[in-house]
Amino acid sequence: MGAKKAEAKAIEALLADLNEPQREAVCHGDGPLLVFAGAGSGKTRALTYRIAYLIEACGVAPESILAVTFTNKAAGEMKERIRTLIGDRAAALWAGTFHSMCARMLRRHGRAIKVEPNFVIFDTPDQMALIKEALSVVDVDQKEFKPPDVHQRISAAKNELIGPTEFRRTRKGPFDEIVGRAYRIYQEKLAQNNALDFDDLIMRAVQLLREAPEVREHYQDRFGYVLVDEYQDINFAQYTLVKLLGEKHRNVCVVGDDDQSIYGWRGADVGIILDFEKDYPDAHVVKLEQNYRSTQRILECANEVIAPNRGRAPKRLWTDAEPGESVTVYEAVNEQEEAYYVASCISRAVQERRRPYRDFAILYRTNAQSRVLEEAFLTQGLPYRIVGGVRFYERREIKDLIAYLRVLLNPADSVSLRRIINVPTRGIGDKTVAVLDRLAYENAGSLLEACRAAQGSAELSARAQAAVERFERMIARLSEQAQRLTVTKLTNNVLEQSGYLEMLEKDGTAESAARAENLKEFLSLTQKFEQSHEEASLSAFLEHVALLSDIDESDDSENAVAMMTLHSAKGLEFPVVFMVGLEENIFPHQRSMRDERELAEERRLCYVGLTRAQEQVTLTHCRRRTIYGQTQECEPSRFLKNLPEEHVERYDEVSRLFATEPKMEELAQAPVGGAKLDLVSILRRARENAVLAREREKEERKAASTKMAAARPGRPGTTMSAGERPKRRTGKMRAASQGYQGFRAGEKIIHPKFGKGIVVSCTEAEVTVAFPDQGVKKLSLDYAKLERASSR
DNA sequence: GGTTATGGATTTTTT
DNA sequence: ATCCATAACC
Repeated sequence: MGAKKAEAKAIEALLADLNEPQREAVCHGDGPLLVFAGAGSGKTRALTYRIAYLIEACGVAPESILAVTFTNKAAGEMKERIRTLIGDRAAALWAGTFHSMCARMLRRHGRAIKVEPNFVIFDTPDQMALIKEALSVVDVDQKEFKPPDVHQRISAAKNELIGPTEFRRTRKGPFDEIVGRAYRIYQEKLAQNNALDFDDLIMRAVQLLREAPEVREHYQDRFGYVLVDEYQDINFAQYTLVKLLGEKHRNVCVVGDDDQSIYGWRGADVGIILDFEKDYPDAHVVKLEQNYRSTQRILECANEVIAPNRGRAPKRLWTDAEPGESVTVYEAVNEQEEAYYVASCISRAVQERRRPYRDFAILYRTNAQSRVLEEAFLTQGLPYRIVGGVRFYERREIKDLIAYLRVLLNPADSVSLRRIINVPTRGIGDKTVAVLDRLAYENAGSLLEACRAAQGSAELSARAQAAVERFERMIARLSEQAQRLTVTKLTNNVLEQSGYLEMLEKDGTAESAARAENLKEFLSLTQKFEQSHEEASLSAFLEHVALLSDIDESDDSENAVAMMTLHSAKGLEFPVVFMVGLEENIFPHQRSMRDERELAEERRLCYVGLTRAQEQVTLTHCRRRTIYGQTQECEPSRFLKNLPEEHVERYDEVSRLFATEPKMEELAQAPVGGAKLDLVSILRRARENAVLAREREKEERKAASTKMAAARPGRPGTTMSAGERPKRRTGKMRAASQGYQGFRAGEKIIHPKFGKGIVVSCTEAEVTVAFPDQGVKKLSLDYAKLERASSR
């Protein structure tokens, strides 16, 4: 009786959360649907609510819905949000990345196109190793034909579904001639290793659907509804895949924003989203233009920055929120001073406005720019975290360990075998490996088989033979264990029996200790995996690892300022955003200067950066900057010229001071008592006065303008509207102060091995410490025996 | 077989 | 300036 009523009520409640265009997208029934979702317009909300609506209101079975994203993070978030909407029924829908979906299809049905179900997935370094091998077969100079360049060409070809044969037929020119030959050999080598690279996953999945009619039918029938997120990032191969899957029911819903297309350089084609209506003339088009994230002024700036681009789908972000503060443009003397300025602004805001550090993000165009910022933060003792950068699974020790595990699962994986055959060193040098390689080639077998064949053969010295035999026996022993032990136990045994841990321990350097720590971390990962997965087999684990990018996904509950590239910032939001290095040749980047299309992409990148901010934006640029050891005069970025003056406040007093008083700079750089006197310390007083004056001015103005407004709860500058809520408030609540188990940012400590260091940040479980000689390390509070250095 | 010197390049990143 | 790869060394 009440069940129907309750359900109707639930649906009503669902729709009440939405604005008009969102509701239009969510309630659209059958047929193709294109949703242009501007930045901060509640895109994920529309997508997840639509899925919930299809299931709840339209009675669509969850298992007939396919939702595809590009990253694991996005897929995870989507699943989680749908689960909160409809509960455990969400588990039945297919929600995943393009790559995981393809891997799944290929494992199940790949046999039809001669893909073994137990294939391994080669990541970038594996791929590079194979490319190098292929190039040495082609016998060309690898300085002229650089592996990354060749790989890039092959990858681009795969993204366009062009195989080696077609490549050689259609691509002419001296470079592509070589690439074509390398491509063929590269594919052969992948097959020998029973491996697919990332691009193969998509390309072969398309091939599977094209060439195996019964498989195509199966999936076309199954997926009554196909939804794709971030459609502006799609490449031709992925597009073809989506088209094939959706061909039967034509219930294809794509969501994206052409203005946020920033991955053209890796094959994404904005044209695809813009041409959606060409493929589906009957497509319903919805535009989400109301923004729930930023203040009016920030949106005005973003709108003006993106406006000059041609060929956009017309749209303009708007908001109900208040105008908010002006966008600040600050001219710094050089990059050190720029960093110092940003650090001081944040430090001041934390103290005076009681904002936590985690409210701030600093965005830059290139990774190299982070260093100066880090130095400024370290000297000022401010906590920060770098988002992106070196990934956990790319660290050498982790790759080594994974290589061991891969060999145990897939004895044909010669790339992994070569990686570990002499790690730790066990007397199997390049010469021995070369002989083994030849044996493998002659017998058309794997490298591991060659290790067996080498026994008793006259090809190797007795010593080499003994070493190879010992190695082969160890692998055989571990392989046997792999059959019956859990992944964690097996991993433990690998570390012990291979001598890997022993090698690190013997080394005794701080770096080795850090590596050992990382391996421990890996063990906690295998445990977590076993707890959370039904089928915790070695192969399931390795697939999990291969398709997962950031195992140690930076913990955004950590109270620290986030630093990252503009690319990494996509999809995130922060109350306060600093974008640094807004100079010609930096942003837009020098390499994009020649090409109109690339310049348009840089502009979109700037738009993405601006639209990350909820309340405040500061853009900085330098008068001078040292690049590659060369100091240059820098021109402000063209993007700064597009900002509407009425929403901008420009500050360049400090740098003007230096322009008018050149002696001051000379003085600043003159050596004093053998050491260079810090420019920054000279500047400090001048700028602090300027900043103080400015803050005072701002406060006064705000006091005047808000006098009549009624006191309202919540932070100034944002409006919480029903549609969208800031994501980051929901995380674990932590004490607002930074000191957890005693350590706070800036504190000086002593580590038994690494010596003196400065605490960068500290959470409940671990503390990040910068050591002058060893770099920045994360230490577990349980293990690390840290002592306070008596500072005075 | 492991370690140090030289040369060359040096956007962005996911899977 | 600095990082990485390869090449010449011990």
